[in-house]
Amino acid sequence: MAANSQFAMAIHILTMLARSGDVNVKSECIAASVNTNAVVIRRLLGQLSAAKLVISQTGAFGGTRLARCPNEISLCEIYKAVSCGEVFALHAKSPSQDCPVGKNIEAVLCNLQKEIDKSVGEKLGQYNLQNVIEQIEGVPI
Amino acid sequence: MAANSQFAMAIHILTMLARSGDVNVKSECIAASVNTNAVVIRRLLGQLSAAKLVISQTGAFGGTRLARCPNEISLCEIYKAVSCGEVFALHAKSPSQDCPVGKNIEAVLCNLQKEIDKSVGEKLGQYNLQNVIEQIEGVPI
DNA sequence: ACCCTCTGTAACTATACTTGTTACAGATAT
DNA sequence: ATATCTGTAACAAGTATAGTTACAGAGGGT
Repeated sequence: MAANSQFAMAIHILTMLARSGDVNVKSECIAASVNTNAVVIRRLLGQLSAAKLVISQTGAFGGTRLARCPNEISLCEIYKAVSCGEVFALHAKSPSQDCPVGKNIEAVLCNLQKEIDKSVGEKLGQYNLQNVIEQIEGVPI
Repeated sequence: MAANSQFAMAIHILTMLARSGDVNVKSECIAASVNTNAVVIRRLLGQLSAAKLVISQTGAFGGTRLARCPNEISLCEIYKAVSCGEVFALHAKSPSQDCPVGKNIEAVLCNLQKEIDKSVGEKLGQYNLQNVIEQIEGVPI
């Protein structure tokens, strides 16, 4: 279970919140749908809250609701909120500076990485939470 | 060191091979430039060889060389060859089938995943190994 | 004032993936 | 034959995600 599924879970969470409107949803309730532990959900909600995508209330009858309308929350924002990291990683150790390729490859790869990340961001920016809800509801239950 | 840097290493390796033309390059030589162990390089070369991007020779004076011209090897092919997996993962455990969202979210996420992967592939397909070499050589050493 | 409920968070464990390393069989040119 | 190099198995180490327990603190209801 090392593969990062936080983005997928975040979309799941936000979709549930969107369908509940202004009603606070409890982490236990989301956890049951996602099929995981409530603490895992609360950790993610913490990141989404920091990104101002959701609003949480502590105490009795507390819970979480969306901070904005579903059509004002792009998937790109969600992706950045849960910081899934880059599409590919650079070398952990620096390449040899004695080799012409090693000396210059990092800059090239770094630029490529930025370009790919930008491309992913733009693609995700084409969709918002409302689109996800429509797809969910479009499928007959 | 859990972040996957195989794609970055693969580009590094292939760039070195490209600059050596028809001369076989030893895994030890590449390992020195990448700053890692030769076995790590040979494992990657195995994947690149399976994808028919390189040709390896065993025995004395063996080594590896490119199977094609650098301008005929797109970065997309390299990415697929080292199978870095998807940009984001789905839930490890299936969501609850009793919840309308849980029941349908997987299909939605799966489509999204495919679309993002396609987008990354198209972006990477805009570049080939020759472009990387030009960038490397464009930088004064 | 007290209780009950829910979030936020720390701490620890389990699991899995990537990378590093050693070792050795097999191929091949000299 | 011998030296050299690849291919690959096997294992260790490091690290990230996810699961779990526990508890402090917030806040509405009685």
